[in-house]
Amino acid sequence: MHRWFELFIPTLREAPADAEVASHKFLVRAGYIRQLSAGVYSYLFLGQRSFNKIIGIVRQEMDKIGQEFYLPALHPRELWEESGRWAVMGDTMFRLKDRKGADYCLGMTHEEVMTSIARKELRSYKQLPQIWYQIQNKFRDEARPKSGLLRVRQFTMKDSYSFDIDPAGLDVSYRKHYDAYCRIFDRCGLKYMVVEAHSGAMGGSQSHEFMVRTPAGEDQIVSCESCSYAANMEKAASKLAPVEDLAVTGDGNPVEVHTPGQKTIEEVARFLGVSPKNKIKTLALIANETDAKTGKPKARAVVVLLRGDHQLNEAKLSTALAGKETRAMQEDEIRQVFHSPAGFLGPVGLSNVAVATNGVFGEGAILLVDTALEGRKNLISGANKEDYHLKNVTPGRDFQPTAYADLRSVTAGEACPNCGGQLRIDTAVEIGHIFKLGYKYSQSMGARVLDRNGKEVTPIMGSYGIGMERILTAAVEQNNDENGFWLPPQIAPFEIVVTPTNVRDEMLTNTAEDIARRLEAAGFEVLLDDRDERPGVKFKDADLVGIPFRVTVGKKVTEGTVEVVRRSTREMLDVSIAAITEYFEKLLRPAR
RNA sequence: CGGGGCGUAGCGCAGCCUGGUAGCGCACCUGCCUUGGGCGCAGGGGGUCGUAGGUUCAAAUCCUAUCGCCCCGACCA
Repeated sequence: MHRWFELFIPTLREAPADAEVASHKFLVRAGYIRQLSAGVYSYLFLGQRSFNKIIGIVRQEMDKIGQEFYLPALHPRELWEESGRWAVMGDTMFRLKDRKGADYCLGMTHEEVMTSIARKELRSYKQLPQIWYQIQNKFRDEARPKSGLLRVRQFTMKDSYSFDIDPAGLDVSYRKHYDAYCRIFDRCGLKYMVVEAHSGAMGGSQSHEFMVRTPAGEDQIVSCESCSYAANMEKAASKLAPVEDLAVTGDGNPVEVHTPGQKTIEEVARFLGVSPKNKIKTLALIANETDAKTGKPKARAVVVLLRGDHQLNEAKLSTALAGKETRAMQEDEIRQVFHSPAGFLGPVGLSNVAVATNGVFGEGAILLVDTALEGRKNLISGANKEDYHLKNVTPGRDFQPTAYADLRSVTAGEACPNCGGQLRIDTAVEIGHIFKLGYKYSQSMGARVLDRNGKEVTPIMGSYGIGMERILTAAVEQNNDENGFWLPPQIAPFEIVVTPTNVRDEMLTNTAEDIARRLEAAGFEVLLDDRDERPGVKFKDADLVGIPFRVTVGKKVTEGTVEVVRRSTREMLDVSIAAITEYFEKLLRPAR
């Protein structure tokens, strides 16, 4: 039996000063975790117990669809050079040398190791599909660890990888993961949502993120109030209300208007008495790309046009640019490249605009135009001339975009692309991510199998992750009040804490012992608070440490009853001592 | 990586400006007392003041460097 008196459960009355978010404060105060270094934590008794239960659930569900491996955390440099990621990962990768001076890194993820196994061992389509998973530490030297266990440098991830003979097979593996993840998070008692995620530059791949709404999160998710549509900001779309175009001025061709000193969208719109919706927002950027012939890095001008009241979404821009990174141009660069003063830049008359052929951009400046401007007329843009703007600007007629693309961020209140309902935006934490990888690793690392026809083909892969700590953290974020938190019984370190109000009273002690023993015999996880403390201390601790039910053994034992308190609601109920086991059977068994 | 803040006892903090050899609350130990919401009384233990250098008769305090941690931003398969 677990007796509090003998255990190490170092609860704190006060949270460490540097804890900001609820889960961080409470997990430290409740004695679950202690910090060792920035973004590196030790899990103490209660934390580890809860963690083990989470791992148990994940393992059970993953075993239904895949096979558990355990891969090294220490990887040789060569492996990561094969996939090209030794260079890409930069400072986020922990790197070290062995005694001979050879380079190693600590694994941030395990695509490379898994693929290295697959390519050695998988020979035939008959061996596919495979789903391999592991529960392992990951190391990422985050630029800024924060929020307790939410963003750390060493953490535990369940990561799995699927190998299929073709995209249809990948669809099946992907679906299996989707369903397994739902079962896992349901069993962990989390309120979560599944959102479409932006799938990067590889094209055609699919990705979903499993998110838990909480202000402590660092992602923004968009969801519909009326239907099931949900996506992260990098992917979310919306239907825009139609905008009335301005009436033609003069002969309908672009015409200059004098706008002395009016540089911002708001200034110009107010000055001309029009809505920012009828204005074109022109952004000048520099993209870094690699010269196709020489392989050397080179800069490329990118001009982005948005509706005046819209905001650029950098993830979408990156997708539109096939993953290239961009930065804003400096004023002198704008002058130099476009011969225009900053603040009066516009698309009409821009020289050397790239043309796209089959989605490939030719030479010159890339002119990307947000789809919200497609089909619009008589807009107002900069005239590329100090103190002048243009009226009557019509895309497609007065300038030719290199491409139209979805480039703007959705805002709350816009219409759902599926049903037209209202969209809302919430901050959330990502607890799981499933991703159709495609051929990236199997291709670059040379995994090949023979298909039915004896032809060599590259298996298609998927990769799927769950942040194990984040399940615990999200649960705490979702279930707390000023006194502490409560976990769903399935992931709580104990399901029931039995609290005799006075251990010097033999009747109370004996009754509490008896109840604890019977509950344990019935298969419940019970913590007996046998400390010689005042009741107040024990109640405060019980409220703090995340155990969902408390049995208070006090005065009422003379009447043959004890109190059962549900931590989440503070609901209190007198239950007969004789029937206590049955009471919890009814309460907790269905959840198992 | 840019901006800001903080390092003094296990936790939370004061002292620093104006240098004089370290203090408060909680926690901890002993005894008494108390037992339905962090109880009371008495006694007690515990600190290289992040580290290194400098200024000074004297440095937690002033100067320089450095390390660590936190926050905002950038970044985030």
